Amino acid sequence: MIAKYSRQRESIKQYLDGRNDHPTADTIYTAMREIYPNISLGTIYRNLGFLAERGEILKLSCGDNFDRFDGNSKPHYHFICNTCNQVYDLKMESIDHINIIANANFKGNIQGHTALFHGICENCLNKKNNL
Amino acid sequence: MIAKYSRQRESIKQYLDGRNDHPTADTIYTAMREIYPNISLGTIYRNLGFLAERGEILKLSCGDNFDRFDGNSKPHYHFICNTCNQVYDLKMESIDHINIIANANFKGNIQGHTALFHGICENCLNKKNNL
DNA sequence: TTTGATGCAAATGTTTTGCATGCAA
DNA sequence: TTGCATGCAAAACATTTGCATCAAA
Repeated sequence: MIAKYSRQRESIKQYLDGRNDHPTADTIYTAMREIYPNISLGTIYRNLGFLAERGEILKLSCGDNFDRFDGNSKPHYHFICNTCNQVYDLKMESIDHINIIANANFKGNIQGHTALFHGICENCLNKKNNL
Repeated sequence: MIAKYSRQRESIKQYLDGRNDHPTADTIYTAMREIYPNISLGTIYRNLGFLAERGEILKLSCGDNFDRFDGNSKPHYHFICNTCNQVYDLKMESIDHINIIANANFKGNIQGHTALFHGICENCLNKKNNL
């Protein structure tokens, strides 16, 4: 199946590339409706799935009940704030050595990992201190 | 709100304590129906939520579209097989130092993390090699 | 008795899918 | 023209919730 150009898909890609929060499908849908008033959720989901499958975007499971999407497809780590539930990218050194630690007592073959950090974000820390 | 005893809840707890796979709510429901033919999914979910809230069991998000539950409530790591999607417990040294690495360039406060390893499990490796 | 727990069914919220039509190549 | 992509609506799915009834304390 050869991909065919579509303005909608292009806009979704650009929208994700232009931000570093991690919007849900519904947020993306709302944003896209301002450009294409008749765009459907089906189109949103189809394109997000398509882009994620091609590795152009990342699909994140953050333990919420919904997926989030990340325009930065390079492997990296995420942080979710316990207070506001906002998801942030983390800039950090590689921790790939944890694969070796995990494999030490394991009889299968560990190829990779995902990790999600949690705590309190800068914004929420500040709010707390200014009370 | 003071908890009141219920046979159903007790059975769910025991069922989870007796296994180290990580069943979904639906799997637990099916198993419980053999003991209580009229038990409802609502009761399953209510009790799983209750037990997870009390910290007696763990609720896992493995990137599937459904939750899994773990009778082992002590913090530990999981592995999901790329091939059969089975989830295993990992016995491994602490990797809590990754919180410090993650916090190095982060202005918020990192309190913890979850990590999920993936690759090929022993069973699937063996199947592959015996072809 | 009081109040939390249950079974049942309906509702919710997210994501997927079928189908006729539209549009890229 | 061909066939992938779209919009629309319905369906699928896991999970939650309202309510009358049941049972623990």
